[in-house]
Amino acid sequence: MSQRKTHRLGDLQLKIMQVLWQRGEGTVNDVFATAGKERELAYTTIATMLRKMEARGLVTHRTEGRTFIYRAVLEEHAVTSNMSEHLIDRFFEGSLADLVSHLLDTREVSRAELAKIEKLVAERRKSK
Amino acid sequence: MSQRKTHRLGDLQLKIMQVLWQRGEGTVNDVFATAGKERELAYTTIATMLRKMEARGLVTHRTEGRTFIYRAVLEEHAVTSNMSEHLIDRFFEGSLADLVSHLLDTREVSRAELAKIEKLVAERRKSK
DNA sequence: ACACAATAACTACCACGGTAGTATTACCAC
DNA sequence: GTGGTAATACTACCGTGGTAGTTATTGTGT
Repeated sequence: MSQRKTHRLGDLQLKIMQVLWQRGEGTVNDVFATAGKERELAYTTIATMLRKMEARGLVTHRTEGRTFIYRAVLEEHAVTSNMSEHLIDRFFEGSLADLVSHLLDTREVSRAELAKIEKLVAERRKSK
Repeated sequence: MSQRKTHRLGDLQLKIMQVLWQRGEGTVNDVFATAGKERELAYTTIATMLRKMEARGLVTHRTEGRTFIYRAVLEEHAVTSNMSEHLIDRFFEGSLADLVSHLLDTREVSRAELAKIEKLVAERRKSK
């Protein structure tokens, strides 16, 4: 009962997770090349973050030679769900419709996207 | 250019904001009665948090006698939007449709809610 | 006038995300 | 085998959310 904090992912941590999800696994260097460069972070920042994340159970590593190869422990899908649920619960009392309503009101939503959503919902209704 | 961090609201902070949004304004006691009791927090915890939040520009207060009456600075709607946008950007590359798709797949969504969403989207399409 | 209750201020911790410098280790090439 | 290089480990610091105790102030009722 301790992974109820799956959603506590900071921006950098998430960025790192996303790199790992995308490539399956990766060295500090790999992550740094993708997530670090654009933000102009130091190599050691990524390394430290990965170590901290491992301590928190977010990632693991195996060793190849003396190089650590990290891998995400959580599935992307699980984290995404958790964070989405968290938002929905905190702001919309659990109502997906309320969330959608809010976003339709405040966002620019293209016609194409509207159509896409409509289709998704229609399909969902059918298969129910 | 400093309120780009509107979304950095912790759970307690948000809870406090919600109390203030709901009642317009309130004393520490008011907030404590609503947000503190259920979580079994100390009165001073709420007071401290409110002071910190004022320092960060999230709330202000006026004085009545020797009692502080706090009021939210940010509008609920603005915070909700910010946090929603943040989520959408971080996980769905800005696509509302992708968010909806994910939630339809992973959540229990009642038939009534599906209908509601469909209606919302349809209306939106018309008014465009 | 005084004690009590309410209120706010001050101080103090802890956890943790984020950031990075410095130290150590070990391999590789010459 | 020695020097450079790449890797990890260690240490440190800041901000801030969260939590609360202790102290100071002041108003109120007797």
